[in-house]
Amino acid sequence: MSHTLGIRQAQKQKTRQAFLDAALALLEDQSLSSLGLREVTRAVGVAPTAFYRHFRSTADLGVALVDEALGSLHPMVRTTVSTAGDSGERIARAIELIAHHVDTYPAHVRFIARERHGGVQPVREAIRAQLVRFAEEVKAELAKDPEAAGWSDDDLLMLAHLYVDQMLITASLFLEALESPAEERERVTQLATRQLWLISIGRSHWLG
Amino acid sequence: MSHTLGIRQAQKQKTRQAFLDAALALLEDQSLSSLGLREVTRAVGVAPTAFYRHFRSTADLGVALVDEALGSLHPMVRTTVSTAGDSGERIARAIELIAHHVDTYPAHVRFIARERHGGVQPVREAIRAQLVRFAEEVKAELAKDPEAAGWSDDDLLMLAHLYVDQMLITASLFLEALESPAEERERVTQLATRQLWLISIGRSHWLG
DNA sequence: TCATCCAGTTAACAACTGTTCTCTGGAATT
DNA sequence: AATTCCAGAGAACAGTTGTTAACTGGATGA
Repeated sequence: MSHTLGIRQAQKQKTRQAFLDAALALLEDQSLSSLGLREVTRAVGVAPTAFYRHFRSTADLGVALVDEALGSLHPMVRTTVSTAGDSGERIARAIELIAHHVDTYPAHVRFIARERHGGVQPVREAIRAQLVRFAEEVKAELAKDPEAAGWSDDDLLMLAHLYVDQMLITASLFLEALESPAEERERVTQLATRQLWLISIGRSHWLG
Repeated sequence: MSHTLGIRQAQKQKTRQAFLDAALALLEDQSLSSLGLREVTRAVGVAPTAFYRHFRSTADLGVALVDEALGSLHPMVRTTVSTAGDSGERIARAIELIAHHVDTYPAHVRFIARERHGGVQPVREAIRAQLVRFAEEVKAELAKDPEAAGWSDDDLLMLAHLYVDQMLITASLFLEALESPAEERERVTQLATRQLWLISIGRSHWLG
């Protein structure tokens, strides 16, 4: 199924990736709606007009960044939710995974948090669509759990959205604490753990 | 204590308010980091240089907008949390209040949601500071409740932050559904109600 | 009444923006 | 070997941006 790309296609993808990387770096201290096309090409070291060979606009680039940041995250979420163990272990493992992901891809996380409610509509919609997918996947995993017996589909999806939002809030907190001392990062871990713990208590007493 | 402003000061405040209003309108479909100084003065109908009589920069204007959007909200939050009645009534009343606030000040809510993680650091910090205040106030109200007996300060603050974040999530959902049919708005109400309900269940079983 | 103050104006600046059209040189196809 | 293709370059466009300096004229306070 895999086909070795020609020299031409390979070089094009390389340049395209350079655009994505440069944009992500530039977006560390500004929003997508203020990101200029020339600004990006300058950072890549390429002529302004080359931009159009890859994207229609910076909004288009933004949508591509959403796919890069969230597209490859679905397997991780599925396995995280479906991990075995008691509630405490699962919560600790989930938060650990979030913290690690923020450490590894801080710029991606920042981009998603920033543009989720940002000024560029197509990007907002792309993020929303991905988060809806996450919620549906989490719901599917939750449904497998024996604890979900007696739960309606609506309630499962409600809980799934709560988890997804909480995941984003936690990621955002870890991001803010990226340059902070270990003590502060530990504080965030404790906070997120107890919040998830409280939700899990609410979950186990939902019926009756 | 109140002193009638001179004609001069009164006119200045009027212009200043015109800047805030115009900026808020322009920020409906862009982020603060892309808001131009000239863009705002053009909307107000005033010379570009007049801007500097009121603000150092658009970031400065943004901080002023944070105060306008959140500064006057504290009394409302306090009374909402401390309202009498059983859990169900309090939750319904809180969500009703949020929905009404989003209807009344949609631009303010959009601004806060957008710039909370936006590209302008001073504005992010101003919002964060206000949200911390909200959490502390909610915590103080929660502490009065007999249900809070046996809770540590840390746990109360943890719960307060959970409530504040949930409030923002709900407000953002209502905002997205502003132009939607009543059916969709009802869906949001149902979702937010059950999420708050689950949290309140977790709260009541937190100890033991 | 007269001098001071100051919100807003006017003009000008270099620097920047997105987009168009034309061109080039090497890869891809025949 | 000859032809087509196409990622990127180059130049030019009309508009825009933030910031400066020097100004005007009505409100203010002595």
